[in-house]
Amino acid sequence: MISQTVEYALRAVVHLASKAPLGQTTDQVAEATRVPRAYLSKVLQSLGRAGLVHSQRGMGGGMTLTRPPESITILEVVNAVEPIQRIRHCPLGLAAHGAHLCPLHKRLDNALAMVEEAFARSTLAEVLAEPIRSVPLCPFPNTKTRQKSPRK
Amino acid sequence: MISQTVEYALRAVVHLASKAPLGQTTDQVAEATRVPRAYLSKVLQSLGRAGLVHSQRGMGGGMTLTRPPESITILEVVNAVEPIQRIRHCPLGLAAHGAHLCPLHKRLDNALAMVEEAFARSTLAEVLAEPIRSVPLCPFPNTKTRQKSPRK
DNA sequence: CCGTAACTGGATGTCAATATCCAATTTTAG
DNA sequence: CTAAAATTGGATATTGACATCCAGTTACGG
Repeated sequence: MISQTVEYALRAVVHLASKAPLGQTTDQVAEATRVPRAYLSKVLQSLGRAGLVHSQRGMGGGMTLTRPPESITILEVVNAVEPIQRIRHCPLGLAAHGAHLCPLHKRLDNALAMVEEAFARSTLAEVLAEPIRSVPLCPFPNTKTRQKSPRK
Repeated sequence: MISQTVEYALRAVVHLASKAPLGQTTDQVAEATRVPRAYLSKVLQSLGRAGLVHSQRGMGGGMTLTRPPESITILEVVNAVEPIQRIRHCPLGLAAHGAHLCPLHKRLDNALAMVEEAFARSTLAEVLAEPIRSVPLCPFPNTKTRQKSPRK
């Protein structure tokens, strides 16, 4: 549920949020988040298809969040790359159970619901705004960052 | 976190609990829980190594819980086959962070902690005792069950 | 002691998640 | 128009989760 891919996606959007409203190239994000760049590009594509990030090709292009960090939740990011699968009916596939979950799966689904809720309550802005002793993500200054204004 | 293997393990122990203190063969458990028998045997082996179930070879043998259902939690079963991996230090592996998690991973770990706690609070007995409209697991009568007293 | 019941462990197969690489495409700068 | 900067999409490993099969072992019942 917090797969490697989800971890990467979260690091990426947090980094983008920290630079917003400026953009970052995939390589810049990869360096700052320590995510393999080739794989990160796939993850960012997913986030793009989900409408969370916007990509701009060509020189001076890169990735930007489509919305302000205050309005993007952890849950949205998670669902964009690997939706949380709630348990909607008993996995045994018994018609007899109808819409009701058996006590076991009710408990499992409750756990998923709690996680979903917790993720829905956290925005990227909150993650960044927190009074920090340890910075989110990589503290290494992104020395090669060329701060450019987003286009289009 | 609730992988297929975990799902199988939970079904198996719930079934065993429902028959306790009687034993069930792997085939009986497989039939009742609709878990592929060959794979179930591996899962049960894990549960055996974790000390949750006891296996008895030979005619009249089978699997039994080693402890009463009141004392076995969902968390124990989960941890026996696929331990919940709490986030103990920032996955970026930055020494600068020391023991503290960054705000992002603090949130992720909190979610894991909530799940862990919820699982730790549920015992097999509770799952079975719940006033039920839908029975836990498969309602098909295990017609071929030979009710035998556990040995040794 | 022999046959059958049942678990154990190893070998193997399949598939999705993870990860890499590269050619094609878009876009800007000059 | 051309070169360089970037993303896109497809092809291709690699790995671990899931699953099956079978020979070997243990144990009971007669």
